Amino acid sequence: MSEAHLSDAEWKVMNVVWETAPTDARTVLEALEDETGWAYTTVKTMLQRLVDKGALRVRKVGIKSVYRPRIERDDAQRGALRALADKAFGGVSKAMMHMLMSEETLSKRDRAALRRMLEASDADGGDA
Amino acid sequence: MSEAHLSDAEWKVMNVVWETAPTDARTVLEALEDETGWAYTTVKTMLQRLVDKGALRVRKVGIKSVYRPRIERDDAQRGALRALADKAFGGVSKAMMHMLMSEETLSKRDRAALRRMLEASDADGGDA
DNA sequence: TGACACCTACTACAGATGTAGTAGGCTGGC
DNA sequence: GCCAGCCTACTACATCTGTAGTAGGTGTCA
Repeated sequence: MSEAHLSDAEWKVMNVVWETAPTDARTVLEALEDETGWAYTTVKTMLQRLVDKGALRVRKVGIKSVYRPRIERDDAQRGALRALADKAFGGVSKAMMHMLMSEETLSKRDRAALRRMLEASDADGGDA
Repeated sequence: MSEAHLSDAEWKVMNVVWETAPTDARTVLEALEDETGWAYTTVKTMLQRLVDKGALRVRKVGIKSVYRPRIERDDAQRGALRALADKAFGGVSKAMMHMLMSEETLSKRDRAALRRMLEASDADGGDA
């Protein structure tokens, strides 16, 4: 429910939290320091904002704050994907998939796997 | 070409411009009025911002401003897709495709078409 | 028992975004 | 010749985002 809409910086933080939860600000900072150069307080601000928008929950353990996700990574990804599909492709479409498939970062092996997925989902009941 | 990064509202405007260019503010407004309820001046502001960020070009014809895209729809879509892939999926990946493919908005027919695309791109040279 | 080192809460501030309002100019009809 | 209606340029302002800074609490080691 309610699709948190994560900003770019928030995605970076969430990605770390999903991977290290239950986690804390220091851990998140260390994971992102090289990439972002953020200050510790920047991370704290992001974490707090994520708590405020319902994407994380926080609990005090002694003096420290321990964070964990409140939304599932899958759901966030799916939400973001749909949002992009809607605004840029008029909904999830062949065109969008095609563009994705043509990305050179997909290996031949990936393509084969995708074909199998398609075949499986075809066999498996499915839609009109 | 520097990836304009279109905001949600800007996507709405660009989508209309791509479809009606060369076009003008009144046309864009009419196309978006029902969906957004925007005021005419809101549309003008969006158009001007898009000109400023290099996504549109404008030309005066008599008193009126005529707008047309300066970036291709394909490029904008591809850029947005990559940006999302990077921030939410760690790059274009099978996982992302899989999630897309599982959307119920793709018909069986679409899936078949996708399979053909994959087969075609496989046969056709391709990568490692 | 005080200096470090680390943590938290709160505040700050500029730029991007969403959404207009205002003021002033041209034009077609009466 | 003037008003209604449309257009443009400019300004406004609340939020959201990115990115901290500051002040004050605490545990620890000399």
